Amino acid sequence: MAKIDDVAKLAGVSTATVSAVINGQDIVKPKTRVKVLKAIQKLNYHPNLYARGLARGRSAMLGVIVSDITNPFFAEIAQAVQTEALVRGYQVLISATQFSVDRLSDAVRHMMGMRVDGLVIMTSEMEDSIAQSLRKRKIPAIFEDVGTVDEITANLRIDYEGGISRAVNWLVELGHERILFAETHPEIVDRQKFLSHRLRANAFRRAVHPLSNVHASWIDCPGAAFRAGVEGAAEALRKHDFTAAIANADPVAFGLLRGFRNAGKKIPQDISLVGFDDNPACELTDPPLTSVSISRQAIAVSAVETLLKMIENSAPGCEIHIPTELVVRDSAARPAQRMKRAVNQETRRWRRERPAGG
Amino acid sequence: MAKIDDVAKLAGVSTATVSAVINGQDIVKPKTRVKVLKAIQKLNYHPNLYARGLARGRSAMLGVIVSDITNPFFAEIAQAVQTEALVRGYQVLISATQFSVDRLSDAVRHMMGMRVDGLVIMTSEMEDSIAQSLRKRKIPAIFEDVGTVDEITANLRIDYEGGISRAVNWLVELGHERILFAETHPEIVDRQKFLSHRLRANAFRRAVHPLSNVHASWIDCPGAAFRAGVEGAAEALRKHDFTAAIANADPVAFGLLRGFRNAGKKIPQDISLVGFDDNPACELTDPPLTSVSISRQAIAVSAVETLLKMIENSAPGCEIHIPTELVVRDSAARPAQRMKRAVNQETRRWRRERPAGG
DNA sequence: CTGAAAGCGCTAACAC
DNA sequence: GTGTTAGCGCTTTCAG
Repeated sequence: MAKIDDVAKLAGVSTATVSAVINGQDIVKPKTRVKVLKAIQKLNYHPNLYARGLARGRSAMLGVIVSDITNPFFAEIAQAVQTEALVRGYQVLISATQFSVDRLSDAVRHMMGMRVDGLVIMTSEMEDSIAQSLRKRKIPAIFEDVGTVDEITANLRIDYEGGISRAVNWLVELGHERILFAETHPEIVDRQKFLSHRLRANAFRRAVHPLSNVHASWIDCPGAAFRAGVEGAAEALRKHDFTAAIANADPVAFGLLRGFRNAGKKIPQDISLVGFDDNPACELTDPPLTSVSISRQAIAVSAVETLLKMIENSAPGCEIHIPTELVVRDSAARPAQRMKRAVNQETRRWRRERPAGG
Repeated sequence: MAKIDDVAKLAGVSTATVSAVINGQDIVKPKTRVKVLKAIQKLNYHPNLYARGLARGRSAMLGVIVSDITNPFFAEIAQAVQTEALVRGYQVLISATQFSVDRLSDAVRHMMGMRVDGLVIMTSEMEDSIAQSLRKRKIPAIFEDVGTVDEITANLRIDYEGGISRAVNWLVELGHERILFAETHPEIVDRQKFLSHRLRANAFRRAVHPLSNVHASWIDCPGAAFRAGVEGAAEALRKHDFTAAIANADPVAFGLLRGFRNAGKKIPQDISLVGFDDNPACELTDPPLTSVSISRQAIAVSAVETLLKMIENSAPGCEIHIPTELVVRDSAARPAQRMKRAVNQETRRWRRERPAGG
């Protein structure tokens, strides 16, 4: 495997010159440069980044750790972070933990070993020892909804409040007065509900509280979100009285949609539905799902910007405010006037049209 | 930043001993081991992987490059490869190119610089110079549907043939005699249609050919798949006569579903629909989409297995056969008896129910 | 502008 | 079992 010495020899120069050429330092005579470049080409030389990293003492690498890269929300963020970092001259290490604390810890260890300059960690699982390790090493890090912010850790603060309140207001404006909030949380993490989910629930509570004319109800849909949603729908219909529902995550909303429909409800005629996260699949359901969107682009861009400020200017960590917006599609509409009656009619008609096993 | 010398000093041993402990070599007295471990802990020591890589002369790393990690198909593969590789003691570098040849080339360069032991490349874009570079460096690589197989390159051969033929047979068994095949291909890659898409199209041709009683038709839906699908639906309805459609990728099928419905067709009563790839969103459409599934798990597992055989036993490359299967959901059914008539009735009824702007 | 040489932190012989 | 030491391939002063 060709090394820098070989290139230097072939080009008839010293390794320092080759190094200068490789690193684009503008201190090499054009003619020499060309010679070097040719030699590099000829030998198919690729600098050994281990040697470089060792010599330079830094990596120009950022790390991104997510629980599940299969989730489009995180995939989009990871991809955008990579793109953004590349532009700014950093490579990025991406790791998926699959909700395992051990894998999180391995990933962090690996990244510390790779001397990443900064880390963005968006996982549901977490452990104190890990955060402490980072802190000791003074590695700038960005978390999502963690709450603590200090010299070396920043926090993405997603505007759940605003998003949920916009969703609630939208429904209220449409004329809804009985609104259901459906919560899910992965079973894997039993230590506590996700902070982000708790924040969404609180946001709903707060949005609904001052509205004396709206009645709020809650259901809890633990476990795999889609399944939980379809089961939750039945439960909700049995226990609560509502004309609109907000889910704390799109997959639950997808499940509710299916569940309501299984029960003979029409969406949005009988029940309006709003999701959260603006999953790409929102476009694909029937009707397309109105959902609160969190800009992945904003997250990625501010994450790397902030990280780089912390790395390069040793700026302290801060709260990064991420806006949300309501993406209106077709799953919410004015509530039916005399609901009970209408529903029954619909149900009957639906039964006739689709005799069995829908 | 603590280094191995510091640990050695603190533990009162030599660096060689520390190294042995770190690398789990069973040649250290338990008592010394403990001392070393304590020192490591105390100093929050993490071995510098650049130094290690340099000294060892290898990385124990695999690289995965995909065009778009936002696509669940690739995300699942990347994640599964990472999981599988981790188990076998390899780290993995994941990179998304976003369909840019430059980014592909950068990613490969970076990975060669990191001295990855092997590479799995599943991108639509490709360039000869890149493959050549790999070949010169004798880096084992696995591609998808590239066709060439040699000492250092293996090829994932996905059984499109079988998948498509199962889809066709399924439709034929249901009683369909006029089947549409809808193709999409990203516009970004204008050099040639994706090989994988060409293979799917060929598979359809071959599956349909021997069936004298079935009439096949084709449409081309270039560009963003979903949009292309909804537009393609209108075109297809205008130009062709069919009771069932197979799409070469799920997003097109999603688009067709929407497009057919916009035109007043009911799925599956009026038109049966089958997709390809078994995108997670297939569950979410109404009706859920029947689709040909390619096992991501199979891809990931065989990819790393094969790669490791090539790396560790310098086995030659080979064709890796990846099975497909038809996942039957609700988007395909027996065709209506007198289609034209039935359709018109449906259309009218639909119009009455949904007066405007569905 | 170019060359010589001293590390960067770790591993792996090889001695003890 | 443990210590000594020569590299691994690159960067980067510092002379020239």
